[in-house]
Amino acid sequence: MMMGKEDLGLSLSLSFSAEKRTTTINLIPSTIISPSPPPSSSFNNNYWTTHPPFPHSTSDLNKEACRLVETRSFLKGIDVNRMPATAAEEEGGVSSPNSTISSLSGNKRSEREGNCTEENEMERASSRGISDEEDGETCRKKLRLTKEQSAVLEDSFKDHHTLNPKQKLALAKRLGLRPRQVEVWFQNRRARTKLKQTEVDCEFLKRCVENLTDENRRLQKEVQELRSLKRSPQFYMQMTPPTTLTMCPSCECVATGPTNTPVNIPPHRVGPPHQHHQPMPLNMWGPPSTPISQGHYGQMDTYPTLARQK
DNA sequence: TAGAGGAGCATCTTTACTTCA
DNA sequence: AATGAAGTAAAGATGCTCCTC
Repeated sequence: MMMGKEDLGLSLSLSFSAEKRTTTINLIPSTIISPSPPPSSSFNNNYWTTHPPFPHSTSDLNKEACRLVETRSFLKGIDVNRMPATAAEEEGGVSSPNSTISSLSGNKRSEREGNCTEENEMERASSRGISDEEDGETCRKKLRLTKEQSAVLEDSFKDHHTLNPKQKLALAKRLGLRPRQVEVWFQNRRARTKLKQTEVDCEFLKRCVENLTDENRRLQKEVQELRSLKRSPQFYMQMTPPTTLTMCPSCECVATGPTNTPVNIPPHRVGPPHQHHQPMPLNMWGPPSTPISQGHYGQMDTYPTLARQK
């Protein structure tokens, strides 16, 4: 299943305002990049519907899988996402029915997770999974979330990238999952988002490098031309001024032509003429022919594009 | 005020599962 | 139909920071 960058709709900034701490991984200056979702003018409540953070391709990919899982579960008479009451009761004190041995013994965090809290109660109440027979020490069954569960989690993720304990509990209860599963899902989801962001950032920086390389090449060429013209004074007189706008890095006056005559000199700069430095191009990020802002960044919020190339 | 411990998160890794050639 | 490679996602392990006591 092909999934190009154009299909992506990844959110660029991760601002977890609901948390005590704020995590921002937006590496791009806000003046260049407009984070997704777009500004209010184009953003409405349906934005995520029309620009799903994770295009349905992944869901489609898993559609058949979900169907198969559900079919198998039905055939087995057991929903893989539901733990029989007895099994759930037996699970108390164990962090996860799927845990490996190492996670069960002597682990401080496991102890922490095992604390008798409201959450733990919820875990016991909503735990699902497998029978003791299946839940052997050598077998860590991985239970795929159903399409519906994933959709709800995605919806929730659109609202907030982190969950407070209450939200986690509510979501777990609603989905019939353990709070730990919800927590893990959000962790993984954040990781995927960040990975996607990194990919896009990388792409963006590559473009910058390309633009700067081109610009450098162009300027070198211009310098060469100017040097050769300088060597032939007759030519020099007939020379048409270069089209490049230049700016004195010292006083930031815009200059045109080979004489670096400043134009648009601000009033406060009127005074004795000063020596202008080497001019520099105004556009450091290359020509506008390479749109990298909204068009590029506003469309990525999906799983990594590691999908198999068909 | 220093330090221990808990909580939450990021990150990396492992592993079960799926798809496809 | 069987199989192995590759991809995906759930879950485990670990380290870090912040906060509270």
